[in-house]
Amino acid sequence: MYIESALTRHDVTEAFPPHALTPQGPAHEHPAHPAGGVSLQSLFAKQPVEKFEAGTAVFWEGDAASHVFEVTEGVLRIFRMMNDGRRVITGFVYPGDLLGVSLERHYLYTAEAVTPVKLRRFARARFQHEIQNSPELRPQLFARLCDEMAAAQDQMVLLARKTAEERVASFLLVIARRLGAARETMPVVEIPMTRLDMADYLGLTIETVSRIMTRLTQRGVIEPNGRHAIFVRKLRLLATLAGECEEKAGVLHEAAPVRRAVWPQ
Amino acid sequence: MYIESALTRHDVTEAFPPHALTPQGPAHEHPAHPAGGVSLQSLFAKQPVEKFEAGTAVFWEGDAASHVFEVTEGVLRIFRMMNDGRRVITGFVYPGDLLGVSLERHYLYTAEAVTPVKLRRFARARFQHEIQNSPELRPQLFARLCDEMAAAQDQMVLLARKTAEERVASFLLVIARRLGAARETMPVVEIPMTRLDMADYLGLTIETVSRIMTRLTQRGVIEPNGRHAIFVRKLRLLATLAGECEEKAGVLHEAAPVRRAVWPQ
DNA sequence: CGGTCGGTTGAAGCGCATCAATCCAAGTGG
DNA sequence: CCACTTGGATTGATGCGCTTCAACCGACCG
Repeated sequence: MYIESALTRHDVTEAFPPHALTPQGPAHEHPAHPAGGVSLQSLFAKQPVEKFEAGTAVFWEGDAASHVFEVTEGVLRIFRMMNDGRRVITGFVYPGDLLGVSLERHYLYTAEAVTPVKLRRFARARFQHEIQNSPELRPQLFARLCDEMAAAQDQMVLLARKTAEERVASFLLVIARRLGAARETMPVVEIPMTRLDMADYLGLTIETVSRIMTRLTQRGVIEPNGRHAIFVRKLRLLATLAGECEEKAGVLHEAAPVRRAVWPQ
Repeated sequence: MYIESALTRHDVTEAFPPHALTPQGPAHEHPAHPAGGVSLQSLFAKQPVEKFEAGTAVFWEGDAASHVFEVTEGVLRIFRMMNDGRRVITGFVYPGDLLGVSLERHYLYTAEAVTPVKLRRFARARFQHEIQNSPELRPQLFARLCDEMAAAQDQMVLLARKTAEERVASFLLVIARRLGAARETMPVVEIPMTRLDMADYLGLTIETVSRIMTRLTQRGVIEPNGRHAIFVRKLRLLATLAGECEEKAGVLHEAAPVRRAVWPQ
């Protein structure tokens, strides 16, 4: 159990045409730096693009942490394993996100392509150099770290105290918001990862995830559209089921905060 | 339920004489900056010290995030609440730690004194200013954030996949290491927080925490020394019970990594 | 066609939560 | 000094939510 096998390339490319997982529009957008200056994106722009097939690892937990990556297309899972094979996915990485930023000598987690992935890399030393010499890039990197920290705290709340239904609802809500489906009244939410991925991310089993998904379907909250996409039919109800705090429990677009890299410059 | 009442001052001060919760020796030491330069500690050193009694809040989730703090004495709990009162403690803050560093306008969590606490504060704008003008301080702050991120991931693993016993064992192990009890063959581990705090940190109930503690006692792994301290009798076994990965499963002093603020400078 | 893989569904079991009683240490007031 | 209170912690009995085990389905593939 807990053996994750690769999706076949065919399977994935069919389910996720390139446009779905490429940064575009206001969805999951990292702040373009004001005043047309340098951005983290533009820093990586000159590096050659590398491709990874679905199911392959970009690096492994314990590898020497030699590079920093920027994802330009596709989705990855970040996970750690316990001795006996228990797996915990600590996050998913989307286009525009950075990967491998840390102080340790070795990567603390494995990064594996969920879908076909395209990314660019920097040698760590060079990335350091670029960052430390750019008063424009530093606050951007800092902002990314803070966002990641906030997400980690949300996840801790989810794992520590939420029920299975609340966990699944929270997850669906987050990816609905991330994919920027806000503009549509009946948002289609792409779910690139497998049920096992969801389970290992939510601290549940595949069976429980599956049961909750069918229950949400039966209640008309969501409507499946193939294995890897759903329509969200009752967004407000979904938010309620997610057990969110009031201030967050608005509709989709309210949840996309205006993230500004205000400091330290 | 989940109502946290304050410890009386007497209760706490008796259980935790000042020396126990003040930074000293190699325990839980943040890196003094090399070459005798400026450190985050020294930055705060000129600020006046403020005292908070056990059980009082330094700030609340949702407050305008106006200040950044450095703890000089005592322990705090950092937590978030769900609508219905479920509480999740996302971390404990020890002397030498920073508090309230984030990009949001409002604090994302409440910070409450577990024991009597002494701390210094900076207005956020001024802290920003100091950081952005100091190529010595920036990497130190960055290092703190990375450490915090790593700790958050450990916690996610704990909450997502560990059993109750593994959670409690992990917790005891971490605070044993933090308090730097390595030098003693029979380390005394101070546990300033209540069982409820432990439960809300570990995603369990007080009853379960209590049961596990007595079970560990019966097996001779630990030996209680009052309510807020234990002797660790079988450290290796405790590490095994914690379900750690091999590379971490050494003795105490192996677990205190040499943290160097290597980048970005 | 059988084989594989991801997913769904059902039945049974278990680990932790819940509910409740009791204990203990310390504080309080007569 | 002693009854009484209070809050944290422990311990036991019971219940439930999720896991575990197992069967089965449908899509895809060699």
